[in-house]
Amino acid sequence: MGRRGLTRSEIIDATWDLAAQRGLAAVTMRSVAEQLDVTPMALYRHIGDKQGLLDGLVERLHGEIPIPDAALPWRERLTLLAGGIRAVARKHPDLFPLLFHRPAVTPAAQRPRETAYAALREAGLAEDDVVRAERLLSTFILGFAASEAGGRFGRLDAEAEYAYAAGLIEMILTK
Amino acid sequence: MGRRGLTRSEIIDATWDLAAQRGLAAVTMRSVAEQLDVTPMALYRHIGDKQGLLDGLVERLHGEIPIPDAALPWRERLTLLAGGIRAVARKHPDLFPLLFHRPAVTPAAQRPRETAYAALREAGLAEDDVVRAERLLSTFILGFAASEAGGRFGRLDAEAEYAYAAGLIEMILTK
DNA sequence: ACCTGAACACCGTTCAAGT
DNA sequence: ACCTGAACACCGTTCAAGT
Repeated sequence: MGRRGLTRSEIIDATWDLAAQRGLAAVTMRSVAEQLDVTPMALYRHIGDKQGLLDGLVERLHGEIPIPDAALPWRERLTLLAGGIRAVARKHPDLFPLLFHRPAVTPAAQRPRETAYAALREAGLAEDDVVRAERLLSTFILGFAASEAGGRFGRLDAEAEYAYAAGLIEMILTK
Repeated sequence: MGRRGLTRSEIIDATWDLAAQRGLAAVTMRSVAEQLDVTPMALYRHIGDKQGLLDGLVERLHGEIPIPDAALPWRERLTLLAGGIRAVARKHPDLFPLLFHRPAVTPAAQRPRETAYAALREAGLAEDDVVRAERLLSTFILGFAASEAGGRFGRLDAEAEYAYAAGLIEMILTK
């Protein structure tokens, strides 16, 4: 005990490790503080309250989404992006629903979005449609990934469903 | 105190009222028990554990979705169904994300789904496509409603986004 | 400015006991 | 069979105090 120089990013690091290893339920002010060898109250100055801890997790979650190589064809970039988001959902099923609870305006959230914008522009969409289509795609992918990771799909074949959806989206983008 | 003849549905009723009036955070074993004038431990025999309480809320949430008149044209039925789901999300923003966490296999979940099936059949889809399209639509609507109610869309115009999505879906269904 | 110690008002759940 | 009482092992957060 008695540490000094605690920083926000150090706290969020510890929070992320705890969540990744022992699940969201294991993330408490007390457990995070213990991991950092400080008292729970030491956290408040740096992260506000527990919601601040969760906001940090949302940032990290966005940062986990792999950004596909810009040299690849746009279709492949979109497919890889969607696949990456599903993979994040499967790896962090309990954290993933947090993405619905905050506007995706942080820098970490911007990178996947800009990647999608660029791909949709290359696909030939008008600038207005690019923004709308990105929201449609991200909403669908988020809903799909959350359904899959959360168990809403039950025992059914998510892969076949995903292929069907991808086919229709492909049709829209190349109409 | 000292009540007898406690039933599951009575417990879920009290849970729903509490959640609707004071939010999901106010739903605790203790607060539900207090509302029913029993001790918290009396609930366990009837609902299992706290997850059982939440499962009850998911049922009620499905039951809140208004079922459109079967005599209406299929397009209108789908539009009304989607609008009804969004309305439920807006009315119960904190409860709504619970829908992602359980397979939608309860009787209450079946009614909206059967309504969508019937409309999609009338739209002329093959039986296999009816099932897949329903999942696509429900996933999108759920993701959209959760984004809107949870705040992921931030200050942007959800209505314009919804209209854009509806237009594309319309295009798919009548391709 | 930054961290601690003690306290407050809560949680879900188990277990033995009562009727 | 059904409910209670007491207890256990936790929570987030406030507030005054220390350095």
